[in-house]
Amino acid sequence: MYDPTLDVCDGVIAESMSEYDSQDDKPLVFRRNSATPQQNESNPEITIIKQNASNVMEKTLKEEGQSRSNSEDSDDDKPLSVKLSSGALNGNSHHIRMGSNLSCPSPYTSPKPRIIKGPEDEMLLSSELQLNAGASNAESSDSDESKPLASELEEPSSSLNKRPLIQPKISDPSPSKKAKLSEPSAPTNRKRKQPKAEEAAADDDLPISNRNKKSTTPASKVSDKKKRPDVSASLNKVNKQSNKADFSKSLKVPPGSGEGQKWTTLVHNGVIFPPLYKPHGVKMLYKGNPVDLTPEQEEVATMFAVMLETEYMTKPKFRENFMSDWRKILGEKHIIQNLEDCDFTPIYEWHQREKEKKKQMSTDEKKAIKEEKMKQEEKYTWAVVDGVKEKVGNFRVEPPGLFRGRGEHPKMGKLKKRIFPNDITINIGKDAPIPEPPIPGERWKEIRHDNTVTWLAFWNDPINPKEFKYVFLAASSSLKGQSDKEKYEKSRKLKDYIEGIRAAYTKDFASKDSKRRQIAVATYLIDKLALRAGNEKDDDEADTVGCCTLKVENVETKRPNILKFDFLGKDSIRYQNEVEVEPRVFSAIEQFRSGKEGGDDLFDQLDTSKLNAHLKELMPGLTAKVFRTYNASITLDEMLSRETKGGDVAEKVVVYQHANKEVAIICNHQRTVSKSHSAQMVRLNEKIEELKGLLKELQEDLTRVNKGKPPLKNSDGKPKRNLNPEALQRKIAQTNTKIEKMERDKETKEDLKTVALGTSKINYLDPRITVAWCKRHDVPIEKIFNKSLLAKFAWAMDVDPNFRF
DNA sequence: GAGTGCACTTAGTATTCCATCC
DNA sequence: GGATGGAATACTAAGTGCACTC
Repeated sequence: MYDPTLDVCDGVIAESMSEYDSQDDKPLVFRRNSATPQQNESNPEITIIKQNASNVMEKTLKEEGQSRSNSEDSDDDKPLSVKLSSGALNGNSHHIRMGSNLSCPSPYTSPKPRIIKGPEDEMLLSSELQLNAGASNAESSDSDESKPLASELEEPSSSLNKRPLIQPKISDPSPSKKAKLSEPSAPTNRKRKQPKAEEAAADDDLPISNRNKKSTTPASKVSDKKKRPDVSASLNKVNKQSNKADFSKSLKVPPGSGEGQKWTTLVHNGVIFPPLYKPHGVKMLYKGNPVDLTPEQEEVATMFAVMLETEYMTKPKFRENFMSDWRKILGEKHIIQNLEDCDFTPIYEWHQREKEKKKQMSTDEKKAIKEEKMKQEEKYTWAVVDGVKEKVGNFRVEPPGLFRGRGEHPKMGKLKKRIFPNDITINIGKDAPIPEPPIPGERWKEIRHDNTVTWLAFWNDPINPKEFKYVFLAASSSLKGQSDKEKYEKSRKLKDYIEGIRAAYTKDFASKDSKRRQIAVATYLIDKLALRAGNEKDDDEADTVGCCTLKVENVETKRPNILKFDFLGKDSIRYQNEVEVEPRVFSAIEQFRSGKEGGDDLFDQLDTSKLNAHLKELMPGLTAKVFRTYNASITLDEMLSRETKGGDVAEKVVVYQHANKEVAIICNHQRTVSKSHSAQMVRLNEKIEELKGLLKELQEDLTRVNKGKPPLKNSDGKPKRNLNPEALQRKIAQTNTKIEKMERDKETKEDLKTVALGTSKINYLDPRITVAWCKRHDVPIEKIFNKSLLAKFAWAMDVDPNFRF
């Protein structure tokens, strides 16, 4: 396993220290806010060009449910009367008034549920493409190497599945006009992973993890018995024909030709591995004496040593888990028996010196290293999907290290072992050359040719072997773009159902069926507070909750109708919020709490499956998470529309940032306050004071000059240049502008110190809202989206300027 | 209906890049 | 050309939800 002589793994220059850079955990500051406005949409006709290795096909799809005209918008413009408290941005908990203004004719007015016979309740089932089980092993793919890249597979068929649904508010276009591809609900009901089941059947019906030996054999045999053609060379054929424009950002293609099928041809070079460990030989101390460690023992000790300055060191669980795993490597009889007697400082100091050396390298040296690294990695950075070159997202296998779970994770500190090729399953086109494992003598665990999934490779998470780590295409790929677009289309569709849904759950607040009452209240909270669904969690995960898993102790009731939330959500981020709710919601919560202990489930008859099953009866494909996207996007749309008054580009950008911030607050997207925040504020204040001093001086000079006197001397006692009154006035104006800008910057900095704006921009805000707004208001899109977002949202760039969510 | 496997999205933090200032 | 700080990017943990089995 350890080869001290090797500091290059598949050409990557070993940077052993880079794997151990320290990370700090800092406490967070919390705040909440909420707003839930509504808006409507337009209906762009979408031109989709499908391109693969052999052809370019163009088809125009009328997007399902998109033929609604802007004139319909007005019907939806019914604000939910969500009152924000003034403490919103000061780290205070919030007091949000909800519901009381929502009586008729509000979104809570009684629904008129109807059975729909139109296409809304068509639940499309896709028949899965048959994968040739025989072809799924490497033998057959090997023999197929000479085949062209694009192989044709069977087209999927569809069938119907009907449910009673709440009628969407608008009348939908005729079923015949609907394109399956853009029907967001369709895939949700499809039969899943049939090819995989067949493949699994061919593979003994065993879980992947148990199929290791059996499945590894064929692939491994292949790489032994026959020398593969150079994958890179093969890809380069495509590459030569592809220039930058071939990257998917230029496409408007829905990838895959069927519901379950994601691609037809897939070619890639596999993954790149971190360099093998290079021992440094620096000895740590045990009871004050230097200790000899094997490279393997030293590697794990170094992982710990480089974290000495992090907060993990103060966590007993982290230390305990580390020691437990390290002891397995040290062996029972090793001199090191107790972590408290260990002194890792020599290794820590060595690491600091290495970091410093790296920092001190000249720009040219750094550049040369970077270029070399890029050269070595280049072939792993892209894949060819249906003849189109696409960026790969995470082509680097995760290096070994100590697990840095968030919050009070019971597994923090455990050793994340090194991943080797025989841990990795590769997914690749049947006719594509299988990449050679980059570590000599190693074989891939398994080769698959599953075109119903988008991953290129996966391995079992060493911390939780039941789970997987996947290698996917980058966010800019067509596959990701299509899926993103479908997500926003689905949440946009919720707008047509939301009134009925709100009316339905409002009615159920008083239902005699307690399960129904719990579903109603949970849906209300998810809708109004953008709470996450809250799946059940195992004991070996951090103790966090979402809506369905809220505990009694997480929601306090304050009469007459205030709910006080306090819990740890995803990533152990604290959610604190005080909300005024509908009296019936308040009563229901009081009832759910009664007779229970603090640690008991608030919604004891509910879980996410039951909740989502219920939501699907109201709208095809509706799940709890759709509400978050819907509320985020509609808030942005509404705020941009309401608050853009004109002014220059900078002022409009401020309007956008303000709306973005509101969404981030609604979604509780937080970040830690940067270490240098207070120092930066001090500096800003100093600069402002300095400018104010200058301003005062200039004003005095102006008064003197107006009286025909010379200006005051400067701080050195030397005479200043005698400026004319106009020049002085100009300087005064400039200084004033500078001060104003700095004051604004200071305010914004303070305001946003704990709010993460990026998360909502990347995941929740329909980019078409942004693009259309930019077009309507002559704001260059680059002012809002950086390079990555422009690539990720390439599919949204052609949106009609009149688009509304 | 509970439990689980699997595939994917969402999330915060660390690191790197790059512009600006001195 | 070094320091600084904000933006961009990389990394990987932690969620959601569907399909399937029992």
